[in-house]
Amino acid sequence: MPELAEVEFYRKQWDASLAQAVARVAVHANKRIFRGTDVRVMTRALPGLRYRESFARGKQMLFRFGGQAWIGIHLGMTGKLRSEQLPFRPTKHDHLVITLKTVALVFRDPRQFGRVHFHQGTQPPDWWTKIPPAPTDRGFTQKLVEQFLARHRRLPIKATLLLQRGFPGIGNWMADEILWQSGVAPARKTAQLSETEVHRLWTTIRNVCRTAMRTIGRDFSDPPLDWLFHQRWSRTGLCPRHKTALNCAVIGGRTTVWCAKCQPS
DNA sequence: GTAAATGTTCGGGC
DNA sequence: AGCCCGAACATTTA
Repeated sequence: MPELAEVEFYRKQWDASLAQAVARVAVHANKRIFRGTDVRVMTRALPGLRYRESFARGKQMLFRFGGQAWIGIHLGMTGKLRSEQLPFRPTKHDHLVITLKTVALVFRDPRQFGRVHFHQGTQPPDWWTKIPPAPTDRGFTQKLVEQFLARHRRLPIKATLLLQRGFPGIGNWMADEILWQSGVAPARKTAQLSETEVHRLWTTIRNVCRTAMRTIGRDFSDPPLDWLFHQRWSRTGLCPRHKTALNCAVIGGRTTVWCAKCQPS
């Protein structure tokens, strides 16, 4: 389920054991989540290093071990992080298990759309440094949004919001929530939005992300009850404002839910 | 049995 | 080169 706030929640699941040293690393080495990673180098480098700190930017996470070993994790569609008491026996989808002194750090991902990176160096890896500002960052300015929208003029706004180069951390449910709260129909082309609508979009993006971080991101508690979030999962969901049936269609390749009254075409 | 799932990445067309 | 679309990836659940 991981978008911005869920990623933040999962990142913290490993932090209970900060400063403990790695005892051993167990992996399902041939799984897809390790594509592009030298698993052998990783499993040999980590033992003995202490788990030092973690970061999240958009949907990406970065974990530092010792002075110069880094694990990057993307949760894909079904990835989750958790800590388990020892002794811990991994099951089928627990593809990465880092055993520390008193706990095991576990990355589980049934569908394996997620990914594990391993990087060595005193500085974080390049792909991490180059992640653009997320909606919760100071650098996420209206001007930046305008420039990004201008590069995707013919794309439905729903599809544009899903592009991680412009909106790191926004995923399918957040995009629907943002569009509903902004009163913008998802199928409208980016270029068709008025200045007012772009401004409202920018404000709403920041509000939705901030609120999601304070609820889901903090302890996985529910976001406000009047959000579309609570209605969009079921086929019988209703618009929180009008109590009328929601529309549902594939837009930008993804299931999209909206209210025709709140979001006129 | 079939469809759909909170995500990226690739190849092809324009 | 940059933009846009659709298929592909792997597994579980409704």
